[in-house]
Amino acid sequence: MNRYNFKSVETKWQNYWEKNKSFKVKTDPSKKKFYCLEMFPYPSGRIHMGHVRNYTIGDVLARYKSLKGYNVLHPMGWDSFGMPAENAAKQNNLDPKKWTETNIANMKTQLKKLGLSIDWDREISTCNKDYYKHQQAFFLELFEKKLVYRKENYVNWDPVDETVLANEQVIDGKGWRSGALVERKKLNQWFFNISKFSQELLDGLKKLDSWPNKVKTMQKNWIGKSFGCEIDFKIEGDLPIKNIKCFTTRPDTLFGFSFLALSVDHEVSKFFKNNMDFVKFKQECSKTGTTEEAIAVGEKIGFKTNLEAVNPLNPKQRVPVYFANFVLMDYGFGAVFGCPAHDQRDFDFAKKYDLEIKTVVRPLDQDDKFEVVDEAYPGPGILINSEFLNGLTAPENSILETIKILEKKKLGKKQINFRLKDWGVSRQRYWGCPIPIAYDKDGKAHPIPKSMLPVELPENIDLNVKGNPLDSQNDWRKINVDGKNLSMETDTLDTFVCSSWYYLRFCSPTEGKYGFKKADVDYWMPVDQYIGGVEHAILHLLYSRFFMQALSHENKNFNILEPFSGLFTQGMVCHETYKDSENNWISPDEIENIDGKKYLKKDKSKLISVGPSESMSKSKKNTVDPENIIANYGADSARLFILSDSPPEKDVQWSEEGILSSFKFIQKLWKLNQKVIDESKKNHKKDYDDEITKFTNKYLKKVHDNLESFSYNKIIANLYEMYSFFNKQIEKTYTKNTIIENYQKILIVMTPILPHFANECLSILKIKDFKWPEYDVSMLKEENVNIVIQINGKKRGLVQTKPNIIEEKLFEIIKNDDKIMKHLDQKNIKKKIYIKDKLLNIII
RNA sequence: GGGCGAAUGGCGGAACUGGUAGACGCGCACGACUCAAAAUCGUGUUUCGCAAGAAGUGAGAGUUCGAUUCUCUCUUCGCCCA
Repeated sequence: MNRYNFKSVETKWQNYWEKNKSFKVKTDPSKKKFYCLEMFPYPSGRIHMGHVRNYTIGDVLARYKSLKGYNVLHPMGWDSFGMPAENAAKQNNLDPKKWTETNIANMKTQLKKLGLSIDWDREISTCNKDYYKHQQAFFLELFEKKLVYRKENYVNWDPVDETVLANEQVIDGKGWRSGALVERKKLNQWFFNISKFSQELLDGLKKLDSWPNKVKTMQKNWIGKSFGCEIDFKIEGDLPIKNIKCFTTRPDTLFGFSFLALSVDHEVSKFFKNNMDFVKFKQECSKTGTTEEAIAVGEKIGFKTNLEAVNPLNPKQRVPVYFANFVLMDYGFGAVFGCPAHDQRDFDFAKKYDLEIKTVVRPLDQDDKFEVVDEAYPGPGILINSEFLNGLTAPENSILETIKILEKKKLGKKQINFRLKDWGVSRQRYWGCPIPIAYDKDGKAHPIPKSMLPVELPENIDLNVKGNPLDSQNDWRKINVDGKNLSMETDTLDTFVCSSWYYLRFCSPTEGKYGFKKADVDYWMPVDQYIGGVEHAILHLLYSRFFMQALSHENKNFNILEPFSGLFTQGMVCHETYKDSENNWISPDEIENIDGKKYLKKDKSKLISVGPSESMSKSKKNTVDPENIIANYGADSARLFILSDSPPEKDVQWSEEGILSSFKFIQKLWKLNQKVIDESKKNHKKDYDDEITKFTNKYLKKVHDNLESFSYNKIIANLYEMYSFFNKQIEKTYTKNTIIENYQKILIVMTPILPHFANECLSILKIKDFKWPEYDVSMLKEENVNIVIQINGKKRGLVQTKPNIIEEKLFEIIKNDDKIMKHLDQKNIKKKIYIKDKLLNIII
């Protein structure tokens, strides 16, 4: 018996699929469609295990749906703009375009070796001008709809990468890529007006039934709708300011008001620009950074003005006005009222500057003498010390009542506030999509006419300059629009813009006039199943949802509000970590396993200490190269193992033992295949094997159910069960028809998991043009049922009978069972609970 | 600090809407084949106990005839936001 040669079989099928364009699809409204999309990769040069997992999960689904008769769109492309290319090009004196193209070619070869059912004719790359040309057109479309605008704004400036970062790209006050401390800087930036759709994006979440709740919650929190009140505070003092507006979610705590805090960028600050103490204070504040996190963690500091604010509900009360570092200009109006007793931040501030702390809410289990002492009490309760508000239930009722009173007195009004900010899309970088805008001498922005698109990136330019390399491209910057000499915008678009609409492009990848064809998009969209990492739960997914809202806005021809009807977020791939005696990380490749202990390969005397399994990362050297795995064990083994050990949504632990056992299992399946072929040639006496048919039908149901619920790990368990059963059953007698009939169904449902192996076996059996085999419900019925006998809820026995047995008859059977009767022991039976065909519980 | 989630053998994980806990795999042990090893095949494997049996799903309570599953409190861990 020959061994299964995965190398020749996998190459054979990959060539076959490529030659026959087996996965090429067309828009065809007569067929039901299924759009299966995995998040496209950044072309870093090599695929990693995370890709293997992501694309294997998607491929299983795509192949399954295809067998089920769907017209399946399963495309692949490259998120190919972005800083790694620019940085790599800088370091190695290369052209980012060439670097990217080489990487794409390498990764494409690697991905093909996984045996993915991808329509490669639809391949797209976002750095290709045929792609970004349409993106520029979309930008102009949004510009016309006034959904794009330019404003001067404080930004998070990464001094190492010399670029602007979005709030979400700032982690622990540092740039997400460079790790440099982020500074505050004022710059002119282009913005997408995502906040215009805050409510729509929030409402849309409710309809996304097939999204993980976790992701929906994260987006909901990110959008951050809060309900509150705009209050106009009267100001007294020797400056020409009469009022300051502020937003609060807790107007009901107004009687606990003890200071008003302003952002250092608040317009009142203009009166202090010559005050050296204030300038110093402002500088101090800028060190804290702009992130909400930095503000929450950092010390709360303030600068006292000579102004006083009047409490609108208690006009006798005057409180000091401060500038404070914890107030952000872009939240509310850059002003908050401080109520120290019921907000920890205000509490800390009040303690520091010795301000009054007046308790105005008591917890439900406390009386009116309750007083805030050591920390603020932000929880629910009853209002106290608040004159006419006393007794109201906080927060809901008291907030509503207070707003009513303030509105009546014309001191404030109800307001909805969103945390979601507009999306800054300008990046001071070369390797990105040029913004199709040019400026005249006065700095006025003019859109580039659509007929002049694309605005192409200049090639072969010097990247080793400070700041944005495009700034020094004087020839490129000169542009003549309608006879006017203008100067090109040199900022490029955030790469998240590229990935916000790529799924539309896959529908019409070669369309020249517009980003997509209406007929294609009408047919394929929305994406039925989107699969990717949970790390994109907020940014990419929210931006994509916004992009659909923006394109649909005031558009008769396009009305897709949600791009992804189904979302699945897969877990990470982890691996044990290793260290040598000097505490250096050691890669799994450098380790040899001797007698169950792990040693350094180079020096076998050196024992390696094994650390916990963590997500694969280069810094911990616990990565495994998919290319080596495929070369040593084959793509089917890699696919089998990556699916087998954990549910797809959870982290999976990669291990040598695991991949080896998957490899061995395929060899076993191959032997089984040989046995089936041999057996089928013989003549057997028995003409029908009921057991094998029943098993197969049950198996088909399990696999079907598990495929539908993304329980891919259980499909592998089912596969192992199938192997043991068939391997035993084959020793018995049956006709060749029964086994072949059932076995070929098994092979067909195996093709999504092990496409090369299963297709090879099917072709040996000369089976072509197969469909997904449906199970026969009548074959699922059991002839006998096992009924659990419990006494006082404890299992005491098991009775096998025909289904639908009545309780009395069952009890008769039990009477002959000594083991069970022993426990009854002549005692009085108080009660019997009988669940038909399942369980009898006898209470004594 | 807030939100969400998780906790089941030595390990990864099963258990449909409350009804036989531990499927399947890894690891381990023993056996077969072999001069031997690898590979392969077979058997066993929650714990305690010779056994009968008892205990057992992070801890503690509750609901129930019956709880891994539902409710509450707590602990630990993870992720996200701060």
